[in-house]
Amino acid sequence: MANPRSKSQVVYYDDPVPLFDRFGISFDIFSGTARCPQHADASRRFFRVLHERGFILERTEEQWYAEASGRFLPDRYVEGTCPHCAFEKARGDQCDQCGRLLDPVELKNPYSAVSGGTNIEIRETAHLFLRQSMMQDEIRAWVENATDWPPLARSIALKWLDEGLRDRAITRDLSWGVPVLGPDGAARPGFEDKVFYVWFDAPIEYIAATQEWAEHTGADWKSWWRTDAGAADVEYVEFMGKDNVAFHTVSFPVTLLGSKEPWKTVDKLKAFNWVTWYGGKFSTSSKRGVFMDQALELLPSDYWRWYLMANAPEGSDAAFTWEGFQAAINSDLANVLGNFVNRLTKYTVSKFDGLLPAEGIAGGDEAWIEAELRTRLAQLSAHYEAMDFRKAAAETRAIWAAGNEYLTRAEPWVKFKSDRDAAAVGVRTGLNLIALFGVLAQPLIPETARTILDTLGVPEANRRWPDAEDTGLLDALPHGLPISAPPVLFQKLEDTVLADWASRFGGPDASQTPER
RNA sequence: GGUUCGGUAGCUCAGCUGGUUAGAGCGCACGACUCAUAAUCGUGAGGUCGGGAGUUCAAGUCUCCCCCGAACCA
Repeated sequence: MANPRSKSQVVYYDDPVPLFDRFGISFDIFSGTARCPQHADASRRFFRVLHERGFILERTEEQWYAEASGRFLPDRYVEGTCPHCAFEKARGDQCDQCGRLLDPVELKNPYSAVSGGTNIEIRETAHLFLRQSMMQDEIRAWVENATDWPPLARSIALKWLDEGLRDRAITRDLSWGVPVLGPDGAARPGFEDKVFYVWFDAPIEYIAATQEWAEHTGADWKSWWRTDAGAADVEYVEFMGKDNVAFHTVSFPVTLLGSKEPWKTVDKLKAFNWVTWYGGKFSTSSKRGVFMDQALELLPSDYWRWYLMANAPEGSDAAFTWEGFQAAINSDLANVLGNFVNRLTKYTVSKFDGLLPAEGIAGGDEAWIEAELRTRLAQLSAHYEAMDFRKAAAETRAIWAAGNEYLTRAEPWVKFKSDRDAAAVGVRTGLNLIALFGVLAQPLIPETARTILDTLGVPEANRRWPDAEDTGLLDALPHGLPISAPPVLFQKLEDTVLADWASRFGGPDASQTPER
């Protein structure tokens, strides 16, 4: 949502794709309302259909007008003295001091939040409203039928419905956005300087972006969005922060269902809480937080990906702390996974001439790890299916730890002294576990996973997600395969380095939130 | 102000429709091992489940009140 005080966002969001790419995040298409060629038409089409169905209403209301810039000021672009508590910097829509909702025209001593100018006056202006109230029952039925949503999403949606859906303006006095056109294709009279309000047209971009993608790839976008054109079997998942839940559970569905057309609606809605900085808010100006580009200057993306997924804010807000970060990296990645790879590959090089040994027959220890994997792999897959990422990371770690336990049981370094073949079984099984760990690591730490799998020469075709019932997992690598020890996979984070970062980006001493 | 969600071992958190001695990881103590990034494996200590009242044969799990924290309020 446009805010006059956050100019830096323009720079930050300029083109995030290369940055996402460096985090190992890819998109079939990354688009946006401003860059997508199909967006304006798609938005106007929904507007037209909703208009025909009687869901659009034009109303005249009073609004502040700035003489100097010759434009109307949307509510958040006006500030002034709160009529209730006399706070002098109340925003047009709400007073930050007493928290009451305001109508901008109530403000005393108003001024433009953009220019600070006080030369503004109240004028009448027209706006278009979406009659959400007409869809109240239909949306409620739809929400109550949505069984695959987490409690957070359901409760937010039902709360809005309980309060009653209000008709809401879908136009604003801004120069940036999709112009409102009339049936003749020219600007709708009275709306020459107005555009659709972002909450109305932004979600429509999901559909427009699919159209853009289809244009590039020759695919059929309707098979993804129209249930009358093959979308009935689509599983539609949305990921978002909790602040966006209301728009996706109520507002956008009004648009889709209100059209009375067979649009595909969301099946699973994964809503996240916030990641906080030592329990407080991120803030560049107060040196609280590491942002995406800075993070990569400190450490490879896998370190961040692991921590963030293993500590995903699924149940509630999750606090980032350097101490927790250090513990997660050193224990989970360096010790449990990294050292496992290191100890086995080095041992193979020193005792088995760097060749994956073929000798020996699997016994009780191998049966143990096989049984362990059968149950754990099934659980891991179940957690991913349920999109419980925190549990998925924990289970992945538990599987790595089971590998270490297997080695303790098999103890090939002891058997080597008396029975080389018995030792060979342990080494061979261990090396195969490394390959499996590499496969399982792909969703979470893709760069490291690739390093592991490349080291063992695992072909792409064999990097697919394993079936829990697969019996060949522990003897899949070719016998005699040359093994070399890769460089240490993860560097441990030393206290001195952490102290330095804490001083640069904020640490425990910055735990107080500076402002509300 | 209203509403919603949280408050469970030192830390970060699991605990679905109430039911055997409340769990995990980290940290800590002790032990084992020595292939490995002083890594790994095992054992153990540690909690009146925010406070109070109530419902029930039985409550971390339900109801009410209070305290603390977070978010949302278009």
